[in-house]
Amino acid sequence: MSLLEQLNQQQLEAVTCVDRHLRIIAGAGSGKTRVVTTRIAYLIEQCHIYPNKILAITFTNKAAREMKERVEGFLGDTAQAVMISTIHSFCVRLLREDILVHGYPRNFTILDADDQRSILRDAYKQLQVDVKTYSYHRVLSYISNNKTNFIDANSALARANYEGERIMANVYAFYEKRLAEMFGLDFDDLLIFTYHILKEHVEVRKKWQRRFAYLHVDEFQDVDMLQYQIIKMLVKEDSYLCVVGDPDQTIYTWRGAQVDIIMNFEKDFPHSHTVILNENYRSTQPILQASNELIKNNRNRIEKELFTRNESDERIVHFTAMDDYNEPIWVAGKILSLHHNGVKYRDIAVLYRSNYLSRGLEKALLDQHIPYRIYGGVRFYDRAEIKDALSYLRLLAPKVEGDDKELFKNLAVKRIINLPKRGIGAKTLETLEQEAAVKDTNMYEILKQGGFGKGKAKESIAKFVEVIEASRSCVDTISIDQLLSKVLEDSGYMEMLRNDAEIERLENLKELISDIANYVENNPDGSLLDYLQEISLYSDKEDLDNGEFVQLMTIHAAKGLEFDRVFVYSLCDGIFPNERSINEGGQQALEEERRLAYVAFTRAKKQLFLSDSYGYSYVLDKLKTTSRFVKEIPQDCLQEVGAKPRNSFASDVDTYQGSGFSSLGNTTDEAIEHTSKKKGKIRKGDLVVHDVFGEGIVIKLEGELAVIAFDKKYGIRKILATHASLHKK
DNA sequence: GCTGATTGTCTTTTT
DNA sequence: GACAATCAGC
Repeated sequence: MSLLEQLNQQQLEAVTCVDRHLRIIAGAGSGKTRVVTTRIAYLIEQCHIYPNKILAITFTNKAAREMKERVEGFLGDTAQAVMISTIHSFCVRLLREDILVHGYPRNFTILDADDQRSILRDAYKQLQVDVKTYSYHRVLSYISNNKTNFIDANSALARANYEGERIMANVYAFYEKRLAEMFGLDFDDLLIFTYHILKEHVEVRKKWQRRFAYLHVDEFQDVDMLQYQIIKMLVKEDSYLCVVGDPDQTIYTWRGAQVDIIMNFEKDFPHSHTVILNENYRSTQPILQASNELIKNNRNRIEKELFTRNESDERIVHFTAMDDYNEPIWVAGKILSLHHNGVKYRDIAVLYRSNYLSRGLEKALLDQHIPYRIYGGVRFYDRAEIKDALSYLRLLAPKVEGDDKELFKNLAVKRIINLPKRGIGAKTLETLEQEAAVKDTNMYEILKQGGFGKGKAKESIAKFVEVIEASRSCVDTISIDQLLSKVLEDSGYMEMLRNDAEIERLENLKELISDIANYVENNPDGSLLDYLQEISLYSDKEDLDNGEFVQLMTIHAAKGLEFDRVFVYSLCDGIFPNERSINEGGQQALEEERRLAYVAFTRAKKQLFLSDSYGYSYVLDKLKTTSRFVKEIPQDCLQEVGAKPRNSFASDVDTYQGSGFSSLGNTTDEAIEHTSKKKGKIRKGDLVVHDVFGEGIVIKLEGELAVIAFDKKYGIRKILATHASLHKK
């Protein structure tokens, strides 16, 4: 019984508890993936459960893949039949099979963030909404919040309290109408549709219930109500649900995650059993102690203390750089010296709170020739050239029964009709869209009928249609990768990139094409449609992480992963904990930020490095100080290295307003003229030199005053942009 | 009517 | 540093 040999008492209990619903509270690094994968193997090998009767829901595609690999390690090919996927992928699978009962065709389109914005753009135009007041981000989250709480556009409008809300409700209505017309589903819809189908169609629900005898849900602390309802409907009287989670690692409440669900599990599943795993096998004593002490500062929390037997006298290293230029340089230097001492790049990860922070890091790593790979950020399938290419493919997709109008093609047409430039601008596009609406068909159909557009546009449209149609006639005769090559070549898209020497984009397209070739090989029966459906859930290519790269990612993306050496970067108050988040969510948000820090720290197995920097932050619009999360770590776990501020009034400086200079100097046009002619007008972001204060950076312009961040001694000052003592560098 | 250059605004976290 | 709005020029 080698399967169970390596397990401790609690793990064994969790693996072998197969006759009841089960809740596993698994602290960070307590071997929860091992427990779940072993349990699946145990069910199949010892309890003779058919592999296809087992379902495991994970949080990310990455986690799903990893779990699958580990189950394969136990079972070999048998593992193929176990269904391991994210909840979204699972829903897509269900919908492909059963969405017909909901009146939608099986080839429904899944919309990504870009598509959503494209629809909002239309809505704003028609409803005359101002983007500046209603950012896409804000309205999309408004829509998402309503949708996941089952508030439709009408109800949202009815309950709107002020003008702004009414406007957003109207955009919401437009958005929903547009989606329905094109049989498009956004990420929320995947869950919502699944929920409705399972709830309202008993025969479908029964069918899916019968499929699974054992269900597992990982990262259960981050499940939201909608997901929970779906999961509950999949459990029948004689099947068993096993959930695994850690309330201290709840980091998705902003997306609707509810910790109550895992806390109150036994209310919904009265005869369930609970196992607590609190021995940490991952981190060393100092890392774990620091994490324990940190998370204790959360008031809203169930007491739980992890312990480890991994003794180590290696402390957590904390470095404070003088400014954000030197911080990544320190990180890069540290990585280099680790590498010289035999540490593999792939065993090092740099984690940060927000995607934009990777920029500074990237530069420093490039300078040091350290290979790295960023997860998240601008992901592979989010890249413009990839989406352009896929839009071409979408136009080639054959018609499917149940979707005569193929309005989803409008999105593709809008994206690529003028890529490469064909002299087709906004005006032409607008008339085209109107005509398509009048004729009740998609925009490409109008183009295909011929004769659309005037002058130059008319010709290039005809040529465009010709290219598309030529490729379309090959859909059944050549493979998908060949098809894409052909259409990109014929359309002039490739040529456009070559002319602009867009090496990287060309590389990416090559990669996409070889990826598709791979898909074709693995799915000989897969049609173009199948392929397009398949990839819409993937945001990133996930096959390269075995390479020799330092791994860069947000902490959210690092959830569930572990690394030998972990850097947590830019631990500055305001950046992490994130200021916006706290402003919006108060104490609760702060506690979520702290849980996020807890997740970050507990990713480290052997060594943990924390860094931050002083100096001015554009994002925060103030001088930075070390994050409170660093201060919450006991001193004896920490080893401080690097700069201390030269004086202690740094925090006073950021409120410094007056300069005494504002009334000096003249404000005539001549003076401005003088500056602008000789050295160019002073602009935001410029590096300047002041006769007295030395070097500084222009933070912003307030009329004729320039707000400039000088060295710490002088802090932030407002100085007349045209003042004689000020020079652009 | 289309294109390209310039300015301004805003950057939390994800399937 | 990405993206949208704006404007001048073709």
